[in-house]
Amino acid sequence: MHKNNNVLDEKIEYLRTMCKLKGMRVTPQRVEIYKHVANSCEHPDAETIYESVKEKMPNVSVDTVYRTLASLEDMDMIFRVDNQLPKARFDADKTPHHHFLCVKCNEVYDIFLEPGEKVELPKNAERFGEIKDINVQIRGICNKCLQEQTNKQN
Amino acid sequence: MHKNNNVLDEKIEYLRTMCKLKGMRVTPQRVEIYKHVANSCEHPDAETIYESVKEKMPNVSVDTVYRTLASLEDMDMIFRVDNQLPKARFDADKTPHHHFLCVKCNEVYDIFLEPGEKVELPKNAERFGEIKDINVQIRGICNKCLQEQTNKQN
DNA sequence: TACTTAAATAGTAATTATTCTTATTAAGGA
DNA sequence: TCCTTAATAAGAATAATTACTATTTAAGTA
Repeated sequence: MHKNNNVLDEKIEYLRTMCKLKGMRVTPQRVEIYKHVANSCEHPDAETIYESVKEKMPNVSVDTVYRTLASLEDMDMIFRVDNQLPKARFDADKTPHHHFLCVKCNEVYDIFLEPGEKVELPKNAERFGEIKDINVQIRGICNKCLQEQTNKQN
Repeated sequence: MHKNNNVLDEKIEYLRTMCKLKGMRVTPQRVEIYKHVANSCEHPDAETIYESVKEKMPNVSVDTVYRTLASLEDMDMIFRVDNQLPKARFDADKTPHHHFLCVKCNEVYDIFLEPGEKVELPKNAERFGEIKDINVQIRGICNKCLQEQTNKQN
């Protein structure tokens, strides 16, 4: 599930560039936290990121994780995945894509568009203001959970 | 912004029917809480609903509001509006529609589809499991906030 | 390279939304 | 009207996130 190191290095270079652009310091905490989100396909929550970062940086504080995630979000480097759960989850993938949320296990799956496919805005959407982004969430029961249901019945 | 009383009465009748169907009691608290959500276009949060219900029922407890909202959600009578804010917001409108969320003032606007218009599922969506519902959130800056920005500049 | 300074951090306390606990009340069937 | 048990009020508890403050450190400058 991990992206190869070249891609990751590029992403960190991007973080450095963006930080400099915004007059923000490139701290090892920021690098480590961003690295974790950028390298994960699991749409991790703050706690998961904190636990993971703590392995390399035992003194990192929860506050730093939350603060950094907020900064990265401000810089448009990561995004919050809409979910109806108490824990916010994050995504560093800027390729336009949607999400399938399993209502049973809460797993989030990326839905990438086929080549040529594009998201259609409802015609009335523009009437309300200036659109920044569109977000499609599909809720349902994922294959893994459906399988488990079937297994229990037999 | 309030729906007329006939529509509201119908909705409450619907609540009675659904409660009976599910073997649940029709308590005045439930009626009042549902009435507030069904009668509002503002996608209120639990606290707002609590404050409003308290005017008629001063002894109602927060817990009852949360519990009732959860029951109504279980019955598919109300829905949670995806937002990236700490407070959950609710919607009793079952007509298929989307939402425009203002990132400045956090107002939620309903986007109804034009006749004949329909939501298009991404082709890959079905690959992940059984779809229950699709939810389109459009984030941006609403006209009111855009106007205020312009006013400040002059 | 060392010095300086403000931005960022660690550690911890505080806050906010929501949920749980328990004794009490009341809906609705008999 | 009575009985049963689901639902409630009140307040305590929890979970996620944010705020506070003393300390550290990134990075610009001499």
